[in-house]
Amino acid sequence: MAKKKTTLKDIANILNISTAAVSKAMQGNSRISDRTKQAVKRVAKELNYQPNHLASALRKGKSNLVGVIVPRTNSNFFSSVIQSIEEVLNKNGYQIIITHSNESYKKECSNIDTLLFTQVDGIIASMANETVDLSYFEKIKSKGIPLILFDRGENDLNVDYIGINDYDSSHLIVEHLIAQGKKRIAHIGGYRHTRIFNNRIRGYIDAIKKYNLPSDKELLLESNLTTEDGREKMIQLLALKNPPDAVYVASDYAALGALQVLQENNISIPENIALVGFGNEPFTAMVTPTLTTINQHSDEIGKLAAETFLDLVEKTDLKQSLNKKILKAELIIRDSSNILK
Amino acid sequence: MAKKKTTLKDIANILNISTAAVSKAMQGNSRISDRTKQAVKRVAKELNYQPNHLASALRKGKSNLVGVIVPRTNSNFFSSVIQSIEEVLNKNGYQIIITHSNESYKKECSNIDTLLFTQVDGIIASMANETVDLSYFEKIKSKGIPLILFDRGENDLNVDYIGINDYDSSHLIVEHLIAQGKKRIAHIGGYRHTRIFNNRIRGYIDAIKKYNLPSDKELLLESNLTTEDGREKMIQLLALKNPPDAVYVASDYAALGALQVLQENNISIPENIALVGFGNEPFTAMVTPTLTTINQHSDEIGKLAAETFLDLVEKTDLKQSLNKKILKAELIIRDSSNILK
DNA sequence: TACATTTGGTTAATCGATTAAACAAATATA
DNA sequence: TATATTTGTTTAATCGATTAACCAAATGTA
Repeated sequence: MAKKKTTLKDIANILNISTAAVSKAMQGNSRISDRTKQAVKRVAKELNYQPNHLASALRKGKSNLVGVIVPRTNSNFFSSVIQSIEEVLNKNGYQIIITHSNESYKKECSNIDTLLFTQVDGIIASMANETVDLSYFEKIKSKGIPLILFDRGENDLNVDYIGINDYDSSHLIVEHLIAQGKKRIAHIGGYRHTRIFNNRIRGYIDAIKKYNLPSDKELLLESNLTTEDGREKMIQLLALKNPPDAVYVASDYAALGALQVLQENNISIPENIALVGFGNEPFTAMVTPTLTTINQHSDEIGKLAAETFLDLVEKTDLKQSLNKKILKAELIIRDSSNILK
Repeated sequence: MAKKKTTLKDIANILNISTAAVSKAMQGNSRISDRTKQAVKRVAKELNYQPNHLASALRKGKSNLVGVIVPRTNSNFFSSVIQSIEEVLNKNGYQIIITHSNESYKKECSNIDTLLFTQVDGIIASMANETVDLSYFEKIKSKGIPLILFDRGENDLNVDYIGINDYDSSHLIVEHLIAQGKKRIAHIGGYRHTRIFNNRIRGYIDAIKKYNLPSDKELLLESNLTTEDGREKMIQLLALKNPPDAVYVASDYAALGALQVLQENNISIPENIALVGFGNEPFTAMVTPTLTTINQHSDEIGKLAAETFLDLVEKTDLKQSLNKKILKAELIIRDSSNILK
């Protein structure tokens, strides 16, 4: 009972014309008569014809598929970026294939293999936390396949990149906390090998120094920034002889963990310790107290990433200049750091 | 500078053997000498050979790709299901392609087209809220492609299905609320045309009747169950002459909206109004008060869905019995409904 | 009328990997 | 020695759609 799929040949046989004619009719070729075109369309519909993508992609050397790699899908930032990538690409005849690395380097490599294997026309990716070795990304480029990175990118890799200004974001945050009267600001950051986290850390350090605040080593912690990491690091900060009066966390998820710990210890927020997250995940507006955070303009990032891809495949002229687009971030001040309201 | 991709032919030319020999060597065919095999592997590595999936899939009529359609990716339930599907399928040589319908029927249809177009070997899907017309899913079956539905499925459609017992879950919840002394229980549900929401509603109604509680029409509301919907419906419930003393919301996201409204109105939870969600999203353990909810066993659902797919493609014998697996749900009692603690 | 152009197709090669069938050489068997 | 089997490989067809090259008939042009 396994129905065989209809092919161009089936249609050709029924109409007693060549498969070439059918193929051209489908594409609206001007050398095919309207009568034939209509007949082809009618029969195609009757037989529920669906073009075999494998065959046409093989022949044309173009799949019209774009691969997207994200560290996680259950983050609003990434799913929002994906949505806007999809919107732009769909309009231009491309479909996207989403894969997620789950923050694992090994998984990321296997994702890249899957996508290359599927003969995607390009890859738009944000790197896993774990990723240090970039040779797998080089592999993409060495195949001549367009690669665009966003958010978690790398300076070293010579590819197009879309992100926000992480360094400046840290300045915004530190300055805001200082304006609230805070004097001992800690930072729960990501690992430095990831460019964005390194930039946030550099921004934090430079801002702290600029305003002559204490920059004790114990106030700067690195982690994977999961909610659990946020809990751990916050506990660590509370255990200090001289704990901070404000904590800037480089991810909303980790900030959530930190928030829980503060509440469990009955520490008043923001009076006793102010808290700032990063990413403007929806839950930051929902927790009590609402969480101050940074809006990363996910829609814009997705849109730009997709457009950059289209630029790359459209213009074949070799002297394409590298695109590094850095968006300005926006500080959203909420209750967790707003003393003066 | 666009590097041409290496093909079997390139390797064959270098070694002065036929492409057939190379192909067989790659597959470890016993009729190819070890010497040739080693030579092929060496050259393949040197040239950074990557098999052309389009070609082999076209020839073999099998892509080893499985499509997954979820309503949203930024829900922990769905991303967790995806992860466990992936785990099982990867082990068996399949890769998955994730698409999301964003709860839109139109998008869902286009996803199905994309996946069929990509020649996936099977589709595992959870339907969009909007979906009423099932003809598009019939299309999958009519192509002879295995289809497995999970969570949001349909009884009418004659396909394999994995889900939890929604009807019983409603009973668990209502009984728990009654045990807390609640007497006027409202339900913010999904639309009835979706089977799971219909089952939750039926369960709610039957349980209410069973214990002789008031079953006013105004206490039963249907919506899309977004956070915003939750807010709206909660406001509606509060505006009643005789508001409920407990609200059972068929989704954690909508429950979150309801929670916000209750807090904004300084209504004490659970004393004044108890609140129960559905899905055990991570944030339910993070909000204040923590939210009572239903654990849907996402890992198990994903695992079973993947295994069902493997069963379907493995055994070609026609008399495959239909698999409908219904898991028992678990009530997780937290602060939002726990008066007696 | 004679030649050029347009119209509406057809033929055959091609994309890259796979595989059934064929085949020559080496080895085993009787 | 004669025949059968095994080993290692090649030849050629195939998956389905696309497309360059070709061709015959119809129409246009001088």
